Amino acid sequence: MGKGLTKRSENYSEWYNQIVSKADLAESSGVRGCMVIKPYGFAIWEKMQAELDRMFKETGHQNAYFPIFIPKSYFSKEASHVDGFAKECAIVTHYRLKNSEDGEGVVVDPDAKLEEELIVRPTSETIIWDTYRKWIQSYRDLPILVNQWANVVRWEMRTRLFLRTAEFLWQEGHTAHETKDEAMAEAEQMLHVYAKFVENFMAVPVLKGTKTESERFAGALETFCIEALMQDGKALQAGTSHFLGQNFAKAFDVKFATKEGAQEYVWATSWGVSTRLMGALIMTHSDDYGLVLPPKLAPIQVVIVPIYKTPEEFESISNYAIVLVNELKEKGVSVKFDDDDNKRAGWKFAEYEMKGVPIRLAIGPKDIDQGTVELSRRDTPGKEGKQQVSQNGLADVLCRTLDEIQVGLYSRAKEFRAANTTSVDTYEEFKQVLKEKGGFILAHWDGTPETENKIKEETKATIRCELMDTEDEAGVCIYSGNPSARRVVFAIAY
RNA sequence: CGGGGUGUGGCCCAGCCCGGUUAAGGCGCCUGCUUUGGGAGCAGGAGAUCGCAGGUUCGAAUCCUGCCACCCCGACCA
Repeated sequence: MGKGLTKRSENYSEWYNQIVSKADLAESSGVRGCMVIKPYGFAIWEKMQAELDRMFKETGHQNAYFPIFIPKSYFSKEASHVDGFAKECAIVTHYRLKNSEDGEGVVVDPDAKLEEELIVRPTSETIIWDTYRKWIQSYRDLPILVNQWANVVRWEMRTRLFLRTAEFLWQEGHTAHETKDEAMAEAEQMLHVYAKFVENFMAVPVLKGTKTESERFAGALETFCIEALMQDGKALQAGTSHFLGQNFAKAFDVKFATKEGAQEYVWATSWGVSTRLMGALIMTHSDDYGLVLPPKLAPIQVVIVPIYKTPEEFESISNYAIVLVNELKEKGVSVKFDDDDNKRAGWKFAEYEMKGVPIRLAIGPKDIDQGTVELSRRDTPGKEGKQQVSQNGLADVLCRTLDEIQVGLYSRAKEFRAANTTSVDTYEEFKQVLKEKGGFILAHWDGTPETENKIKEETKATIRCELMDTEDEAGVCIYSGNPSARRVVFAIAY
């Protein structure tokens, strides 16, 4: 057991907080609701960024950067957008400080009031569409496929590291298209990109679906989402992609000349994933010993811990370790030989377990004599995950093992999800499963916001999505008894 | 924004009710020696204007008032 780590079964949210802290991922800062992402945590985020960025470019997108400040007047141009974000905005009202009267510090200079207040972006649709108006005149200017990596601010009342912070890092793609179909296809494409990334790199299985009207992004006509299931049976929205129709084009008067010379409004999408993915990563794989990382996102994939008494022993271990390190680096494996003499082996074992390093090699004098190493897999803690392996062909064995771990974590998570997905046909059954088991619940719904709301009020469960790849199945709504064409996914969500 | 809780060396915290020597202990840190196949042991050492600002008092970590921050529980959300 990780020393001092609360067990998941005892207090799941405490366990989560401790992992974030003890694995050195992030900490809360002096600023309310804002976190410091520490180097080890940021290294994981950078790996996510690198792969996502590659996938965006592969699908034809380019990066750009728009201002963090948005004039209040821009913000108010799209009505439903304002409704969605107004309650959680940080606002810049002044541009200067001055020494306070009592000389004990600085105060806001009341003479330096801004003519127009600036909103710290909670998302960038408005500033971007104000810009796109200038970029777009003709169908020849379309499509515009732009992404930006940025920070955004949403003034949340209650925050949790990575899952909900007042400031967070994300990427937001904003595209402009000639036709509705093209924009819709883009929104769907990016959802598939997200799903592929989250499943292949994070080893987190996701459901792909569409949001109901009440869960939709403020200003969108259709919101696609990927939903993951955490180990405590709660759902986590891991990414969204929106078909914005012509709402923003109309609000910002973005028209283009068609081939025929007519003026038409542009069709839009936006899509984003955030540092919240870190929360999904932690809560999907980690165990009571600490963080568990899929190899593709692990800053350190293999750590080598020497065990020795004498300088001679250390030297012979070190000689071998250095050769192995180089061999692994050539194969693209990120490896660390921990030759720190100030920490004992046992301490290091626990530390790298807490940090989720996928493979640990321990090498002692006995191994040197026998031509072996002790290989421990983080995905199977304890003795079962340990084996003596030969130094012959070790680098290849390690590469193969990393792949196995990557695939294994995904299968395990998928099995967990399957075991925690339940179909129900009555409201009684629904409430019982929700209370005793949690997880995803597939149930018939009559399609009305009224029913959705009643269920939410009575059980706290929300409709996570209507699945994209699902077959129609006639039934009756568990709440109203009215006809339903297909099941939707309910869960308690983060 | 409502309800509850907590602020004391880098971290965890005792002390606070009932004011009064040098603010105790553990982790970590520094030095030395001994250790080393699952978070080492011993000895010595450094490190604190007790969240901030007022007030009461001969005297405040302790009592009073105000403020700030953080955590937990609710309403809102990626």
